Amino acid sequence: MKTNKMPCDLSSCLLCKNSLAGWLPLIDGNRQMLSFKKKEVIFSEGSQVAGVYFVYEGTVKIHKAWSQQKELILQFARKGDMIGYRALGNDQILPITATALDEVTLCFVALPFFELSLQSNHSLTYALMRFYANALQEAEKRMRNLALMDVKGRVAETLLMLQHKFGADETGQIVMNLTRQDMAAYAGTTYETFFRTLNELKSEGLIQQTDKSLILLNAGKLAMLTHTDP
Amino acid sequence: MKTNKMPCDLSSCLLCKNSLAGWLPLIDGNRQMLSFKKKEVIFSEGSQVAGVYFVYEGTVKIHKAWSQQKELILQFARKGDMIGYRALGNDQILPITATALDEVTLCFVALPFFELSLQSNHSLTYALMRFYANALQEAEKRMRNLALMDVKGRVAETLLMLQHKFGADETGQIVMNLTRQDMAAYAGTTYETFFRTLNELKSEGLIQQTDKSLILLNAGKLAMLTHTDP
DNA sequence: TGACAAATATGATTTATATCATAGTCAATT
DNA sequence: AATTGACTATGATATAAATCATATTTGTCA
Repeated sequence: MKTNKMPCDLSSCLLCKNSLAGWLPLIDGNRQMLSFKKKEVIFSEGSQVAGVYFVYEGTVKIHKAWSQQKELILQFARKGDMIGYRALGNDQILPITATALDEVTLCFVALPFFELSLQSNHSLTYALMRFYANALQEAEKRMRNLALMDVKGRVAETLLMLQHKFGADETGQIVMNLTRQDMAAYAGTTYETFFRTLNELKSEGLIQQTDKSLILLNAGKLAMLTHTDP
Repeated sequence: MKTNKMPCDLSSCLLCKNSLAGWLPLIDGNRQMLSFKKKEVIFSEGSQVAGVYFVYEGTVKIHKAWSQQKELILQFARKGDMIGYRALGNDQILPITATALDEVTLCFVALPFFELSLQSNHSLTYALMRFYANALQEAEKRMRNLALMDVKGRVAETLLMLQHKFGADETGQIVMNLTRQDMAAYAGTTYETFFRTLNELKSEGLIQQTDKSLILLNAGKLAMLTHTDP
């Protein structure tokens, strides 16, 4: 981890967007830019909460471990996304780990100042409340998927999420640099099964993969797989 | 569904506890007591949000369906619990169904008044934000459990949750009237597997069941099952 | 009080998915 | 240029858990 100066324009994160204009200079004085190298752990499950972070550059995975070597990835965070917010519950212990997937730059805001911001900006508290409400909906949808949907549906859901999150270039390739292992850990399955399912989808003409690239040829049919099992 | 008058004392729910004293008369004027019979649906997935509800009496299950006949139960709600809050996200469509498991009495607050309450009571918004943060932590923990923990661990987790939620009487019996089917749907498994796992736990001396009753003989060992798989 | 539906109980069978094993490929580092 | 380690690829095998099948018991209401 390295501290550096390269401030953002105070306009893209949840904190800045929902604070009063007069509050921005205070934010500016209370933030800190941090850099992390690929594979570096930003914070880890079980440790004390220090504050919240906003991703300025790079990709971060938010994950939860289980009995050595097994993990479920909850979220891939990118520019503009907030992380560390999961710890603002009753106990101040982080329930998740955040790991940099490439070179990552974060804007860090310590908890005391963040709490002060909540007290001083009602609309920030309201926005955060709505933010959590959406996150909860999403989490519970995924809960149901993990419990009841088959792997193929979860893989399809994962691919659609990736395309939505990372976007596609002119040729249709999803612009990302994740390993199959990480995609599998998001879908809640093993690398091998994820791999086989990709092959299956390829043979059905729903996706295309040459080398590292991944192209969704038929997002509609993929979406259908996420609705009801056949 | 039936409307009736039997007001609570305006003190036990999240809304009342976190609103200014002067706001309580307004709450009183904007609430409505509703009764539901066993198995009656209170609100269902896909419909428009009407407002939030506070359970005054009885037990409600909050569940999400999947391809006919399959469901995951997200929560059992009891006296004092709020339900319907999951819909306060960006789209105003309910992502879950709520069904009465016995005779249920609810206090209903329509959305416009609830939003007004949030605007008028900063501490209510803050409390709701924290409430969501906790719910999200819990949901993501269960996500990981559903994805990576084996059935035995999830059954143990379910039993501990039930004891915590419903309490036990002098003889140690958990005071509830749920079907095995509903417990299984909370654990994210089928009735048969849930039943077999109960037998297994019984033969290991961790629980005891005579007829309908369920007694946890060794909560410590049950909790160990929820930590790491053996 | 009897009848019918719902819930419980259990064995047998199937299946989806994880695990194991092994090899090939690529990218980084010495 | 060579070596290492991470990632990808794929077949073979094992297994946890779902599904199917069928009694039995219990509760409900007509």
